[in-house]
Order: sequence, then C-alpha cells, then structure tokens
Amino acid sequence: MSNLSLIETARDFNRFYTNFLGLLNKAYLDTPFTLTDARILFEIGSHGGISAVALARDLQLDPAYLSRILKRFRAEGLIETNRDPADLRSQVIIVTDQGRETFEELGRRSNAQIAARFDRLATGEPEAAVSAMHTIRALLDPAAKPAPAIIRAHRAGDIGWIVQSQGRFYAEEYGWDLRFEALVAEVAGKFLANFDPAKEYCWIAERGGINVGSVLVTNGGDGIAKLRLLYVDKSARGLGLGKLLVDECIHFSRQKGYRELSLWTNDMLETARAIYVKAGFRLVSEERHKMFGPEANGQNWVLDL
Amino acid sequence: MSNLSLIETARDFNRFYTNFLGLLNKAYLDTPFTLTDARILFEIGSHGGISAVALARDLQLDPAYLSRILKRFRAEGLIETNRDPADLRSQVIIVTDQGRETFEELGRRSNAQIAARFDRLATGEPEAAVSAMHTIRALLDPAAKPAPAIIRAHRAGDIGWIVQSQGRFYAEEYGWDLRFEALVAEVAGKFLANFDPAKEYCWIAERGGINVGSVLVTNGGDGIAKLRLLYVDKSARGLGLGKLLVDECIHFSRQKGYRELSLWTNDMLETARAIYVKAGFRLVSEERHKMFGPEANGQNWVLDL
DNA sequence: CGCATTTAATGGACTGAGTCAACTAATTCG
DNA sequence: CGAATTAGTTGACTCAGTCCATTAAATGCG
Repeated sequence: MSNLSLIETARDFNRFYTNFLGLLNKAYLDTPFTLTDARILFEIGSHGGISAVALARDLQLDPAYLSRILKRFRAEGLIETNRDPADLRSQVIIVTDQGRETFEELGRRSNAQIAARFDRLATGEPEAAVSAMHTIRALLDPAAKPAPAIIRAHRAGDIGWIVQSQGRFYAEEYGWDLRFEALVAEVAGKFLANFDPAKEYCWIAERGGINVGSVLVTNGGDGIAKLRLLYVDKSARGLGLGKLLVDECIHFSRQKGYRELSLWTNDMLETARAIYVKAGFRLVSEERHKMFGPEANGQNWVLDL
Repeated sequence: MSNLSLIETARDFNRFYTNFLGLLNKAYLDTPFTLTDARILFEIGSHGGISAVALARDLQLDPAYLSRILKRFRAEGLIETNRDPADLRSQVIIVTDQGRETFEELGRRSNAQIAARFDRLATGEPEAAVSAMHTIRALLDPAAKPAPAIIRAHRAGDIGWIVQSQGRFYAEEYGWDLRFEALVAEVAGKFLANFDPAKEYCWIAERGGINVGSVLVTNGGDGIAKLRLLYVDKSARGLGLGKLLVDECIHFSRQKGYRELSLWTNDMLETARAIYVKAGFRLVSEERHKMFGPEANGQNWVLDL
C-alpha cells in the first residue's frame, strides 16, 4: 500500500493534466476534427497500413463508431481502404497524399501549441519537463517495454537504497519494526566501512536505471563466506533475478577460496528458501525469535563449496 | 524556439497520458457520475461555499451546462444552494452530508485506482513518478504553488533514504567516495539501533509524499547533543527547510535539558554554515582531512543552550 | 468434409453530454 | 436614473459515442 499523500499528489496532478490537455485539445476545434479524429488520423499516419480492429483496440474505440469515422475520412479523401488479401474480412487502411498533408498540418499545429507553451519557460526547463515525462511514462506505461535487468557492483547511494527498500518492505509486508531496518543499516554500513574487495562483494540488480535487487557476500572468517541481504523488489519478481544473485554469490565464494557459504533467513520468505534449496544449501538450525516484533522463524543455511 | 525532438516527445507523452487518464476516468462509469460530474463535486467538496460562476470559470464549463448539473445534484440531495446575501444574483453552493459522503467515496475509488497502479511499481518508483509529476506541474502550471513541506518523525525506510540521498549527493557533487556513505550508514544505523526517544530524535521533511530533508539529534553524553546528517534535497532548497530543521534540533535539545548542541560539517557547505551562524553556533575547531577522497575542511561548531 | 462458432466490419436506432441563444433578475457604472 | 453588465436559468438542438443486429469471411472441431 503506497503512501496516501503520494496518491493524493498523483490525483492532483491528474486533475491538473486533465485540464491542461483539455486546453490543448480545444485547439482541435479550430480544425474540423475532434480529438478522436485527430488521434485516429495520427495513428493511421504513423503506422501505415493498419487494420480497423487494431486501430479500435489501440485507441479503445467502439468498432461501429470507428467504422463511421473511417467512412467519413474515406469520403473526404483522407484515407483509402483495401481488403487485406490475407484476410478478406479485414481491411488495410492507408493515408492518401491529401490525408498525409492533413495529418502533418495537425502535427504542425500541435507542435506549435507545445512550442508556444515551452517558449514561455526558462532555458533548460523544457528539457526538465520532457525528462520528467519520460520518467512518468517509463513507470506508468506497461507498453513501454521493461528495460532488461543488469547486475553490477554497488556504487554511491546503493547501500542506502538497500537499507531503505528492505526497511520499508519488511515493515509493510510483515509488520517488522525499525529494529530490522537498524540491523540492515548496521550490516550494510559495516560492509561498506570494512569493504575488502578481495573477499567481499555487493551485487545490485538494476533495471532502466532503477535498483531492483541486491545481495552481499561478506567475510565471516574461518573460510566462511556469508550471503546477506538478498532482496528482489516486487516489481522485478519472477524474472529469476533472485537465483541469478545467489549464483553470483556462490560463484564468487568458490573463486575466492571460501570453504563454506552460510546465510540467515526467515521461513516466511518462501521464494528465497526455494532458491537456497535448489542451489544446494542445507538447513542446519532454526530458532523462533521476536527480534523485530512479530514472531518469526529464523533459519541458518549452509552450502559446502 | 524549442528543440523539435523535445516537442515531439512532449506530444508523445500527451498522447500517452490522454490514454492513461482515459483509462482511469472510465472508472467513473462504474458510478452514476461522469468525469465532469466528479470534477464539479470534487471542486465543491474541496472549496466549500463556492459560487457557480467561479466553478464554471475554474473548470472551464458552460454556465448553462453547469446550471443543469447543479440542478440535478440539488434534486439528488448532494448539494444545497443559498443566495449570496452579498450579491443576490449569486448563489453559495455547499455540499450536504450525503454529498460529502459521495464526494469522499469518489475520492476513495480514485485513490484505490492509483494505489493499484502504484502497487505494481518497485520501491521508490511511485516516489519517482510523483516527483516527476511535481516537476512537470511546476513548469507547466502557472498557478502551481509548490506543495507545502511537512516535518515529521522518521518511519520505516527513512533511515535508508538518508543514507542513500546523502551518499549519492556527496558523491555526485563533491566526488566523495563510498567511505562517506559508510559513515552515514554507521551514524544512521547506530541512531536507529540505540534509539532513545527521551534524548534523541529524527526529523524528516516531506513534500507531497517525497522525502526532501532530514536531520538527527543524538546523545553525545556529558549533556552534549549532537546535530547530525542535516540534508535538504536540491529540489527543495530555498524554502527555509534547513533552518526549520535546525530550529527543531535546537528546540528539542533545550527541552531535553542538554547544555550544548554540537555538530561537524565541512566548509564547502555554505548554505548550511549560514544557517548555523544565524542560529548562534560558533566555530570551535577546524581541520583539513581527506576522509572521503578529495581534500576538505572539517569544522566543529557548538551552540550553548 | 461440413457445421457451429468466432471475428471484422458496418448500418440502424438511440442516448445524453455539451453548446448556443434567449430571457430574468440583480448589480454596477456613468 | 437609465444603460450596460453579470449570475443564473431554460428551451432547442447537435453530434460524439454506445448498443444491438446483421453480413461475410475465417476458424475450429467432431
């Protein structure tokens, strides 16, 4: 459950942008086109040779309504439709030269409108606005293809991110109190303070510039490596990132000459446990505790390398 | 004249957001309200006692259309209208209890919808989206007054946020290495681990659901309070938040019976120094160091309480 | 293969959101 | 005071968008 004030702010923004777009779209009234007309013409103009169903699907329009609009466009000579030889029920819609002219004119007007808006801004401000638009779109547009995840070493801010994301996650999901975040901060802070690149490492999984997972290997002494703070964000579950991160740890620990890789976890973390089991870890001990408020079952797992 | 590709991107975003809002607004169809109805009800519900002209102006509606909608609302018992004693042509519109109930129900649905959208995002992503919305709005809405900042105690994730934001900021701005983030993690982690509410506190400045600043008071023993980790995010500078946070620390330290408030800072942080000077802190010592890579000038400041 | 089902496209019939013009009543301004 | 303006309302209308039924092609299944 997201913070309520975030949601309020988002609603507020939506109200604002509804108005803002409303104003922009009024401009279409200076042409004989409605907003829907313009959207359709734009869609046909960009993907040449689209079918009516596809159009209706993409723009969420009623097929009957769309059919009428296309008929009008055809009558006005803006588009041509031909039967699709591959499926004679379907038709292929293309813009005529005149249609392209109209389409481009609409584009020019729309551009001019935004340019007018941007012209009132200070140097650098349009860039800031557009960059913010990118951010929103990448986050809210499911069709904006999710960037592939990469795994890399930690850098500035990452350790803080680990503390924040896990602190928040365990609080929201399991009701753990701030003692848990304190523990994470201590573990992660010590890792950073005493970081020994020869024996230790931190992996961050990142997607489109946003951190989505992490794990540490720290030196426990006596040839024992410790896997700590494994975490994969909600948004990136099911991609096998957890397994990937654990595999990195195992590979690294072997390579650095450790004889054993151990970890501490809690039994309600079932996905994590499945990963450990599959990787060959064995459960060596278990104890109930209330370290972070609610009762939980702590477990120690070990993998012989 | 703005760069064309910026404009194209902005148009692209507008198309996307038109769709996005369209989807969200479909939900109003589950209620007997249209989007316009909902906007009107929202507007009346928020500013109690508004007049019809003001409403028509703010929402850019036809007065005739608005009049009819208000008539309907009146018939349904959602609002009451009384003549404005100051101008008998005008009327004062207020929501009835039932209207308020409806208004709040709409709000809850709208919230739930956005929450559902946000729930699919990663930790920090809703914040990123909302922060981008702020950016756009601040730039495009001439009437936008920035959301007021509030100051509150820390909760889950905040300590991690402190580590992350400062770790990243000092690395980007001054080239400090990870030893700095390690120090922050240690300080913040210890604060959380040994937190003594009777003598210590953490303040988080938040604006529209986004953390934008922080400061801690920790117990240094011997009647000395320590002000630590003062930070105000770039996006919220110039609002006096730094001063506000420091004032909180001073007030708290006095109230808890400390005799002295001390802090350590570096001299390139000029805004912070100005705040300390103004608050009455005096510089007691100074030493050059390379604790975090680049050479810097560490300073100890003290305020007698 | 043939029959039932699904899908693309369209026309008929309708609804209701939003617009425009005309009017009343109160207010302001010269 | 009278002319012009403003707040609000009603009547008459338009047209964007929806729902249902129909045709023709395609697909699925025994």
